[in-house]
Amino acid sequence: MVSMSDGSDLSVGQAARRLGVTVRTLHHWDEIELAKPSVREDSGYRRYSGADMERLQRIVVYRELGIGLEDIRIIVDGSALEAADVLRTQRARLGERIEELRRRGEDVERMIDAYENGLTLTVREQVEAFGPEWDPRWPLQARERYGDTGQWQQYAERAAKRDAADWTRIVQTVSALDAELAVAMDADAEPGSERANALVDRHREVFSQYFPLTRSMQVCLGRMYEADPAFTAHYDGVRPGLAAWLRRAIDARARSEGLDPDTARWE
Amino acid sequence: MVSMSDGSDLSVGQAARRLGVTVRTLHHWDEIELAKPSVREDSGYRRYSGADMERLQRIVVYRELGIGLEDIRIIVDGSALEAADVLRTQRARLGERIEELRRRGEDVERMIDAYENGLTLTVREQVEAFGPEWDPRWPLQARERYGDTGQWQQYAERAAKRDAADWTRIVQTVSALDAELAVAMDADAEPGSERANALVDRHREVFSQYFPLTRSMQVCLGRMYEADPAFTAHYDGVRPGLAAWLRRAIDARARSEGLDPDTARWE
DNA sequence: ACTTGACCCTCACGCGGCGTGAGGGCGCAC
DNA sequence: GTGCGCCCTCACGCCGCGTGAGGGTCAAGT
Repeated sequence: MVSMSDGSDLSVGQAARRLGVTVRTLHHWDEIELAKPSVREDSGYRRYSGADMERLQRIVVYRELGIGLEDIRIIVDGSALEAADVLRTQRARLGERIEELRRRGEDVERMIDAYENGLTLTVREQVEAFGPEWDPRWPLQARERYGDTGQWQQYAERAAKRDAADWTRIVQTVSALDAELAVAMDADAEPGSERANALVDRHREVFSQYFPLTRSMQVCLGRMYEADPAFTAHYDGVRPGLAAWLRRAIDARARSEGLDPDTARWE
Repeated sequence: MVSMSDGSDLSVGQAARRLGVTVRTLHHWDEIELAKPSVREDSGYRRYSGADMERLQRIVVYRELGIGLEDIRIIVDGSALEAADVLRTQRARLGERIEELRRRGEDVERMIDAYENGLTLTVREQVEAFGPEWDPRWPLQARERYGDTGQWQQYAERAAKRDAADWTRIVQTVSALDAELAVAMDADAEPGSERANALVDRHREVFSQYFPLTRSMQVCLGRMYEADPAFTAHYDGVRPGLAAWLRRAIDARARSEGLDPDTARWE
């Protein structure tokens, strides 16, 4: 026998189990008049008839398609043509939603990449942006050292949005600054002089492309330029003695702003 | 200049415009202590500083990744490691969600197919299931005639879930019934006899695989078998005179249930 | 007749992330 | 002073129920 008239109506619990929904759900559908039991006993108990169950089953099917209850009401109460309309609308909505989530997923992926690898570029793109002496292991080493700091995080957030062209532009500003620093040192500009101070400020601006750099953080960075062989090598590669000169210039600028460079902290 | 210290703090409206969010959103983030303005004027007006704007900008970025506000709080207040964890979780969630929507989209597509074409099978599958004399235009003709009825809708809802194997099984039950009907008529079973009545009941069950068929609807169907050349051809193809015999059998069964077949309506 | 335990009932708040008023103050220009 | 555009604080609404609280009902067992 199919499911014609089994004679016995069902309680909410039984109906819910058969439909694979919760009792609360049936209560809700009753409340909003989407599907009421055809009988209420004197005790107030709901009794769902075979016809009720058919309606409920249809509702369950459409709900599984992700259709809202008001639209389901249109489908089960309205004409087949209205129903088809709702379905087509739902198809369109799903398509858009999927596309949106897909794009969002790519963005998340890029962000994770930035967190984990420091860059979202392929090695080929990196070499193109940073020049032939670029070592692709560099960003990973940076992450090992600083990966758990807030600055790395802010760096990653920005890196996630940058493509090869953006990086090329940044590299240009950085090397332009390096060159200007070298020229100033060559011209015996004194740390603390107007020219040196202006360059220190530009250094802070340029570096802030990576992450927000306060003055006291800049002072610490100056120390590192002198203390860390990798940094020293970079600046002294531009011009011997530049790392030390820049450190002194940064210290002088800090003092001119009322900051004691000897007590500066990374924050 | 970058965005260091522009001197002037912003009002909610200005901040909202720069961030591309609504004022209400900033109010909300203030309420839940996700991002409070660092200054409140005596008038109660909010003033967002440069540092506030940086925090807000970060929040906006993560919000665009679809991350919940509580998780964003973890990201912007917690360590980079916690942030990376949240991002990976979000990546996983997005993947699942996309997969879910994709499957749901396929189901909607199948349902639309069923509404519009009556079947979700390829023509090849249709011929395999329904036999070589099957005409693929048949379901479309059916939709033209009945496509705006509730029965077509219920038929479509069921058809959407059926694959080739399901249809093969249904065809078997239908032709098995046809054969039994023919045998009964051959044996001169009288309409109204126990044997004929049982077969009429089976006919209703078998037919209910398409859509719920009440007794009065069955009576109307019996009329059509006799009146519609296509139906007549089918049953008389099984055995000449079978269409008429079946109609009489259905009428007799209806009378035995207290139904007047002459006033039966399609409902 | 009473108890037990599984079921059933009706409120009513909570969730997430704001949208959308209502009702009223602030600030600047005419 | 008055008009206009900004700002403020409530507070309800959305969507589809989940999750209690507090209490009745029913069939079986003692």
